[in-house]
Amino acid sequence: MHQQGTDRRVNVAIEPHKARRLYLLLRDEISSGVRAPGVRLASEPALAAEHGVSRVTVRRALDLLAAEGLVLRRPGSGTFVRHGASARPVVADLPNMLSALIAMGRASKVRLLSFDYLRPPPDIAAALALDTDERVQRSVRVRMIDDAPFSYLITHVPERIGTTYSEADLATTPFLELVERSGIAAPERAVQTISAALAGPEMAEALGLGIGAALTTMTRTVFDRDGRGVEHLQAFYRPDRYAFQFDLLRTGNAGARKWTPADAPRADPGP
Amino acid sequence: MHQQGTDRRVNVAIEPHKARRLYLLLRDEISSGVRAPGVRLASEPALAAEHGVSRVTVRRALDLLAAEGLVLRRPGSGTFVRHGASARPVVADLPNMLSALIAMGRASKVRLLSFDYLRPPPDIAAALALDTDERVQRSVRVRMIDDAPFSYLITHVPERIGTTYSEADLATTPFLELVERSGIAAPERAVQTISAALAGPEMAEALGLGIGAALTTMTRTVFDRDGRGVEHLQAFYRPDRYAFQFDLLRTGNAGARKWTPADAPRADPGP
DNA sequence: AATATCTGTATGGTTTGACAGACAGATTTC
DNA sequence: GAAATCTGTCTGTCAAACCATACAGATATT
Repeated sequence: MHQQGTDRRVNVAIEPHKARRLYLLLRDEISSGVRAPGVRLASEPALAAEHGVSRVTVRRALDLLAAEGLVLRRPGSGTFVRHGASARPVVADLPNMLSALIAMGRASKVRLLSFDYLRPPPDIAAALALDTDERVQRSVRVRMIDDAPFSYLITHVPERIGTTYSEADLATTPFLELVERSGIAAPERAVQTISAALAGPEMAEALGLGIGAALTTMTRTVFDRDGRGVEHLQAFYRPDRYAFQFDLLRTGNAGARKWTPADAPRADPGP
Repeated sequence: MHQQGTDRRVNVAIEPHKARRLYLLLRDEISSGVRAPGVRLASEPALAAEHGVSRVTVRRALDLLAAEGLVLRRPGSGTFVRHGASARPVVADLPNMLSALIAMGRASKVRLLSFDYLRPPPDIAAALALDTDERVQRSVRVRMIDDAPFSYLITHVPERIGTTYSEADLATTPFLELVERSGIAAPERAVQTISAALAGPEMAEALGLGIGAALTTMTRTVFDRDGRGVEHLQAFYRPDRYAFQFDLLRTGNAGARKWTPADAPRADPGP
């Protein structure tokens, strides 16, 4: 075995739960539209051979899909992708988050899971550029549309700002509006990062997913005019219900071609 | 049991592999910076009690972390987060993808995994607005930086466009440049969607991850002046090595406040 | 030096997941 | 109607994961 100075062996071979893996794979294919609605899946023995597992395992995966209503099984005939199984997620643009939702006239509700003051973990403290021992207000919320949860939000706000509004205010008024209205800080700059993470127990519970599901994450830090942190937001989205979309236009002539974001985001009409 | 018309029971209780779950949880905490480098983790018995598992299970999780070099175990003393364990990912802005990388002067290589012509899956055909039975060129590539893979790219291009360049061209010249140079199509509009997905077997292998890891996904469809599809790209990124970042500025006066994207994205200096 | 705490290691028993194989019933095809 | 194919259901076997428990060696604290 070759042993290097820094032997970072990353690819640890763990392959648990073949049935679950197959389930997740098929589910992604269905909800992403690779398998069109109405189409018949390969037969159980065929899937078993294709993925190198037993038929029992294939059945377990299909059981899960059927339990979710993504798939319809007809004895003697086959397993079919249900119509309406590949629902495209709601789409949002970056600057005006959630504006599309409101325009659609859909019911968007918020549930507050926790609300307290504490000393922040090191990464939050660093991002907000807090003084040592400065406390923060931490709130955890779940956002729903049509009674279906789609985002899990963790917000950290410096105590001096958090105390200028109440818990009830937060439920009715957007955070930035509260801050600007209070006059204690003037949000000027924000940094947003989009990435991905796995669902932990709490998020899985709150979002109606299984543990280990893939989530889209967005981290936003809002800064003051003086460069002080105003808000740190960690958002976790169900990818099947929410996605970020950007329209780009090719502008400039040859030699100086460039992609520039279009102002008006289009909602995906979907199939 | 309440039974509604559409009984979509999503939350299927599956909780396999507790050791792996704990491993993923701790790994996220470490690489995201919640657990700062040098800090001691809770002891094995403490972790076991906290997460409701046996100490053996905790050890398995820590073994995986130690094997990756994220953590350092000292008998009799404790388990410590290694310095340099929380590496922030390379960052990219939307319009000028990868420009930050090039500016950094880092070595970016591409490996071609497959290249062939076939009939597209329904979702690709729909996205590109292809005629029935029109074939596409499909290529799968892996992009590396400093010999570390960070993105897995699946590209679908209509056959009529794909045949205007060779496999070798693709390795040296950006795709859009090839198309514009050939004059067969004039890319004008593009739609990008960012979401998340789980790593399947091939991606896990190519990106050096375990199956079921979280990936950031980006789907881009480029359109012609006539609204015909030119390119369909599915990109899968390792979240610990690559992330999307946007800088926003608060513009406009009171009454018409708005967030607008800043032109120059800043690279995260990191620790 | 004594004590408490922590990692390292080993044992045995229980539970769960995956497997091959077989058969019944439904459906489609010939 | 016969044959082939598919889902539904049931065995018994085997390996892996998880658990409780115990003890040795290293380290830090008192």
